[in-house]
Amino acid sequence: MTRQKIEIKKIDNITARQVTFSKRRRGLFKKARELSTLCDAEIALIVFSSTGKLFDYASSSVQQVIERRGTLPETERLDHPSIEYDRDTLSMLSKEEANKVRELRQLNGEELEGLNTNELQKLGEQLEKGLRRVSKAKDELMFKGLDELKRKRTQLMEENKRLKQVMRNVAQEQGQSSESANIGSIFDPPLEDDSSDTSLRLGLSLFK
Amino acid sequence: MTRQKIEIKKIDNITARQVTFSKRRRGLFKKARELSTLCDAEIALIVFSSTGKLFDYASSSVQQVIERRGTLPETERLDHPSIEYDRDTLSMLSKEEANKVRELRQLNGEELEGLNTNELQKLGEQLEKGLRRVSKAKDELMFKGLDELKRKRTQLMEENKRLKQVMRNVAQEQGQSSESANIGSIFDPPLEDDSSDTSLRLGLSLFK
DNA sequence: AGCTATTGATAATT
DNA sequence: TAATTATCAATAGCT
Repeated sequence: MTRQKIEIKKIDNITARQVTFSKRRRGLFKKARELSTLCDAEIALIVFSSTGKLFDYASSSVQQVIERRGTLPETERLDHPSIEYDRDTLSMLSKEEANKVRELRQLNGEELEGLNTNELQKLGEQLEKGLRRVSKAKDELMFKGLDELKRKRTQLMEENKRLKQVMRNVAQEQGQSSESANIGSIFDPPLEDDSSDTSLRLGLSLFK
Repeated sequence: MTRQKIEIKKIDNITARQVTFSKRRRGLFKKARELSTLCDAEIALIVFSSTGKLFDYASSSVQQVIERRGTLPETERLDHPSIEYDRDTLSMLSKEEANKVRELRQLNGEELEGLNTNELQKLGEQLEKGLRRVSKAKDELMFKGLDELKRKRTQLMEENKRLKQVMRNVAQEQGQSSESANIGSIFDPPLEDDSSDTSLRLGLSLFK
């Protein structure tokens, strides 16, 4: 489609494939958004990359579109969508946020007079609120990940300690063996302490 | 997108809207097919026209894609905001962000007429950009913290390994001592493996 | 990641 | 509707 026309077949080179995936995925999602906006269509788009990563978009919500599709018996839909609750606050938030940004963009030109000052202010407030919520939700996700790592580290430190204790026992019990020098060298470089977490915590607090 | 550039907002004229819907729908589905073929992606696309008519496409089957999505933990179902690059400093970012929010607030009432549409749109764009930058800066901070933790964990695991090796040597060397049972019990509960990081990485990648 | 030369998509028109 | 075509948008190949 550009510098040179390409054939529509699987791209062999992995790097090239990933690059193309990124570019075209963005393009596809943009087109979906545009179609939804321009023509008042309800759209859901689900994409799994070849590496298994999920990307999705929906003009309303993916779940809603799926359900709507499921309610069409007259057509060829013979499958039943698994109904689940989408209490994914974060996705709602970012979607809400995206909507606000879109609204803001559309303030261009002739649409200005259509909005009174009140609506405009509300828009600003909503955006601000959305921003805070997205930040918060993101933090929570991050912290979940951090907690996982921390737990694992604690686990390791405990096992480490146990190992060392046992070794001390062994060393003591058997007196000076050929291994004792080795053991000493292991105890020498004490593990750096926990203080590094502080900077992380401080950094995060910037965003509240 | 041609003879004349159009604004992305709902097309009022019904006929024009339907024509555009047909054209763009075809284009969208084509893009979806191409992405799937070129990049080996699994895709489902569901579109309801404003008149309620259903159009769908899936590289495999809609149901299959929906189910695959359903098997993911909700944290992996978030929308992926496309984040652009920017290497501003953190302090500058939050300051800039704050300014944008303040500006937005000031759009209230009497200040409206002072802003032309161009300025208004620019404001929206800036806010959006600021949002992305804050997100990115925050991520970088988070990752720095994560890297620190990971490094520490690696350190621990290595020391742990060394300890175990030494203990095996000792145990082997001295044969069955009274401690050997103890040592065995330590080896028994193997440390949980690294797989948990996967979910962490996935979760974080959502914001990148 | 950015940059352009090209191809591709499509708005207006017939 | 369907086809045409003048423009705008997307993106393949490079760096």
